[in-house]
Amino acid sequence: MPELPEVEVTRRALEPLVGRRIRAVVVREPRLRWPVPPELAGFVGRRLRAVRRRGKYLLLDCGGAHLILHLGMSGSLRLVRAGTPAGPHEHVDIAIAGRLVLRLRDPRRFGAVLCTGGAPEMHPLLAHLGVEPLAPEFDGARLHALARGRRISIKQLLMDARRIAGLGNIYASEALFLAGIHPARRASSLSAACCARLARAIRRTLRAAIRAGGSTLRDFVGADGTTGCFQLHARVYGRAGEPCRRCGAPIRRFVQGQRASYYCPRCQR
DNA sequence: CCGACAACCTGTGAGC
DNA sequence: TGCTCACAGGTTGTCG
Repeated sequence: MPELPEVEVTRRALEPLVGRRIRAVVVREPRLRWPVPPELAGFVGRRLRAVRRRGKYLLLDCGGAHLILHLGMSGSLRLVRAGTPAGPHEHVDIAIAGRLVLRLRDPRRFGAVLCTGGAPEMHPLLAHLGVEPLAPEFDGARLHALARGRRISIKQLLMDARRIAGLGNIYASEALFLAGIHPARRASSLSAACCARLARAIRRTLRAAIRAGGSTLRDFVGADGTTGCFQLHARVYGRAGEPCRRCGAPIRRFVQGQRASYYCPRCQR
């Protein structure tokens, strides 16, 4: 379920580990989106300096060298106590001083665990990521500039990580509803005022989702993993046929760029 | 530049 | 109950 807010909530949950050393790395299944590199073993003994996020990537700064984590479609991280037996699809453990284990579970194995000795933003997967939607420089003007001259639909622009990093299918849909913009609208057709409204809607949607997930942070350590974290009161996503929460018209679903899109035909133009 | 499509995987829920 | 099918929150790469 991970889009930017879920990754950010996870990042915050890992912050208390900063300052501790990595005691061991266990890879039970290296076949993720890309093979888990054997160089991971070289992180044993390193101290965790910071936990950052770039788009949907988690960056564990180990003093120069970085671990790069991506949760893909179905990945999640949990902190468990050392000695906890691994369940199905729990592919990678990063054992931390203090009898804790950072455990990656990823049934579909679309996630990734990678590492780099250089600057993580230079890593090929991160080098071409676009603007952070929660960074101060992301505003209506920036969005308007990104959309100028683009013939693609606004929803596909929002989900293009090379332009805006971290927006996925759910939050793109929800933000477009909040801004009253039809997902199939040509990006270049949005006025500056429209872009300002949309940029605000994006930030508001992401912040609300982070807040909702953040309230369950306490459950992160030692939870059974099935706690309904990250619950979102979806206004359109996954609600085809159900009444719009604002006007009552039935929510519609259509396929756009291979992904399901949901919108209210009356509220979104 | 753009859209369409396939690929990587497994789990789940709907319908029969 | 058990089977089959459609579909799922991400990303990369190819083709026309």
